[in-house]
Amino acid sequence: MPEASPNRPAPARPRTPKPRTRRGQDTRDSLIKAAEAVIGEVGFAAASIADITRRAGIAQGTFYIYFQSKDEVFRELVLEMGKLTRGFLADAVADAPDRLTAERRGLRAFLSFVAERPALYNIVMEARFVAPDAYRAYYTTFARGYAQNLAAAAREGEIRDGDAEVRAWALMGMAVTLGERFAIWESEVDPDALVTEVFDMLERGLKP
Amino acid sequence: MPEASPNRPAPARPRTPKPRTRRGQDTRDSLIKAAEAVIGEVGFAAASIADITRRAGIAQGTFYIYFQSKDEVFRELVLEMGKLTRGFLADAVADAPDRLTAERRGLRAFLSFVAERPALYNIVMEARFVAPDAYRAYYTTFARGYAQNLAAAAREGEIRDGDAEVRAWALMGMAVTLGERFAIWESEVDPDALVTEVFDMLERGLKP
DNA sequence: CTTCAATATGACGAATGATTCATGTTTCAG
DNA sequence: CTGAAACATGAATCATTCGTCATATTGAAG
Repeated sequence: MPEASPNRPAPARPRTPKPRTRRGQDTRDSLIKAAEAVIGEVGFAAASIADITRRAGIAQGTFYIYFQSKDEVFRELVLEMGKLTRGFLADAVADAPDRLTAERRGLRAFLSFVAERPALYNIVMEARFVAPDAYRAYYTTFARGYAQNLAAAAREGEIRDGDAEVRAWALMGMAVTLGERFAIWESEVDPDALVTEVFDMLERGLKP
Repeated sequence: MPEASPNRPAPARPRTPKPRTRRGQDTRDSLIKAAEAVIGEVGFAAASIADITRRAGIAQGTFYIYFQSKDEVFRELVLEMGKLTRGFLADAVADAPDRLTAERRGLRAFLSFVAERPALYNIVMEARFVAPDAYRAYYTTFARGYAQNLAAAAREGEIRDGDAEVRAWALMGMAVTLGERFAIWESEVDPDALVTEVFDMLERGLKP
């Protein structure tokens, strides 16, 4: 590894073309699914292409018909995770009467999501080291939407004024860590109680 | 990798003995320092023993006099990071008049620390994948102290009652993510303003 | 000034695992 | 039905790097 570039300058990805056949699409799907399982369980470094193709029930070489490298599947997975999470949260929050309720439901939904797909969650976390740009994009995209919602709510007078971006990152950070601690590690704490507790602090503050 | 064990059951570490000589201690120190720099910059996987020893100005084989494996230096680094951070924060918070002030100063200090030693911070984050037990120990130790402080403050009436453990993890999560976003990535936001903003939310709550 | 344990060296053995490739097989448009 | 494009195969390639070892060197106790 002569040049380990921390800031890879837009890898100029030529993009493996999409499958042109039903069969091809199916194979690709199997690979993605297997990759999620394997990489999510044992981590990127420990997951070999052989592991992935074996799990998918497919020959090794076939992998390279659909992805240029191990890196590329990984990125694909991060992208997918982004879409899934955003969709899931959007649904959970869709008909909330106000922003604070929406936030509460959002956190609750996030915890459920993490508990149900720990593998995908691990992949996003590991992206910080395997695909920093994808990782950043994931959180930045999230934060943007989050901040917009908070700003709008402040405008409506639903919450006090304040820096929406800072708040967005602070809230996201809470969610991420709480998810890891109470949804992935074993937890004695009931998720609903957890959310209630957190929002007591967030809504009313810590001051007596 | 036949068995990729997510839960390694206490690796039965025979422990490389400490150096018996001044020279040995110096060499070990060089290696630790080099390892922090290299691993922190390029990540665990990309960092080779050769990179580390080269940076330390020492022969490859010498590495194995002081560490049994790449994993072992890494663990050492996580441990060190834990001690450093706790010491730094303890100092920063030492003579705060009350808990809320202490929290504020703690966050501010944490942001400075991260900004000054991003490599160490990266290592702790990566520990989630390289040395899960060390990672967990790091955060659990932190959270315990944090929760005790919060519980005490609640008892004193300095803050409202509430689940100290949940609060501790929520606050830690905020700090971690804010550190990454505003202290490691480029930031337009002034750290002091950031802290003020966050504590406005934490102390008074979001409700209008 | 010996002597031996501690420390240092760097070339090398061995394993690993990503990626390629030459060779089939399947699909589907026409 | 047919042939070209897609797709599939898995053995072979190839670069990388961990960790070992046989061989020095150092330094301090006696």
